[in-house]
Amino acid sequence: MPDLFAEKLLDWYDNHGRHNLPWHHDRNAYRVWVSEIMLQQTQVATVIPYFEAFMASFPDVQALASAPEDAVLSHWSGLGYYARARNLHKAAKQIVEAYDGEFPQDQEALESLTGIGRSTAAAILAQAFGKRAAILDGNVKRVLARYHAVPGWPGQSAVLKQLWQHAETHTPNHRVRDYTQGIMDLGAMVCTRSKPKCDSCPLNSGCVAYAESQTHLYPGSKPKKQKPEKTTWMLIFEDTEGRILLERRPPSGIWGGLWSLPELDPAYGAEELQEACEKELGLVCSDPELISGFRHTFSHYHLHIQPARLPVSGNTRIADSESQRWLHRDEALTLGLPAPIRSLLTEPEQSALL
DNA sequence: GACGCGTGGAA
DNA sequence: TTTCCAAGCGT
Repeated sequence: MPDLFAEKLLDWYDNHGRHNLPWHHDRNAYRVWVSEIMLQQTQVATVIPYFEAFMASFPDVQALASAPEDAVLSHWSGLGYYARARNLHKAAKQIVEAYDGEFPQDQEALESLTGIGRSTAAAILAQAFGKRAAILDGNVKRVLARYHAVPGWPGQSAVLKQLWQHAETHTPNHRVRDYTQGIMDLGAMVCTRSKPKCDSCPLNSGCVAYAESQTHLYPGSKPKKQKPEKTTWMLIFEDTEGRILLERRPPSGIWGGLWSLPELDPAYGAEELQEACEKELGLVCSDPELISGFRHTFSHYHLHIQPARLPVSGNTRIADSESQRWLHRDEALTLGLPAPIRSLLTEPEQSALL
């Protein structure tokens, strides 16, 4: 007996799905891979311009593997989750060295590459090679949780396991590429988080949540937690030539590997800033000019950023190095910068949210 | 298994 | 304004 789920979905995809996304053109494993990494936890509309620019600079896996990491991070600036860029670059080197530049075509080998997990490996297999492989991204989770009325939050492993089971069961043996794209499109366009368009859904006749008018209950919501508040000084040191001091952040943690402004312990008061800069950083500054602080919200905490501009008259310790550089503003903006730092440098007056 | 990791859009 | 969460993965 044919799986009507897949057949109905494929028919819908032919008529209503998305067939013209940038990574659908000149489709190959490299383009599919880069798009899948960029699309992790990131919406399609956000990704498109980044994908185009990335492909123009790194058209194939060899170009990416031989590029400096800074260039890769610079292309990721503003996209977030920067470990994705570092892992992508690392995996490109692995593919060139271990696989002679040819992508492996089995699930296990793909998952051994940095940054490729179960769902991304499956997406590459299906999209690039037409092989049968089940995916389970946020869209598919929502479709399946509603269709089968799977209770609970998908962050719980028991719930996730059930959803994977359903995903495997529904994945057809033919037209896997279209099916995979189709079920994601359905989740993005019809089975949306709020106000799903059930009337025009090809799967509504078999959908349990729809039959019970309970689509809003699926998937179960994440338990909410209080976000902690953190505070930091962000220092804009400016020398007599108009150059600014940038520091490379450690490879792990927030904004890992990106360039940012030097920070100082928030325990220092504004009046202690000048002295602290000389003591801790070896920079002789005149009075700090306090810029309006603002609160930046991350996934797990709020960060109160207190910017201060400090004209530097003497420099006793810091010189350009691997992790510290004096740059003019326009040069700084070519580096891989976190979005809030980029806007702080381009429009400091508009960062005044508080 | 729980947590850390960014940003922007939608409600 | 705040919260949620979007083509997840590594530790």
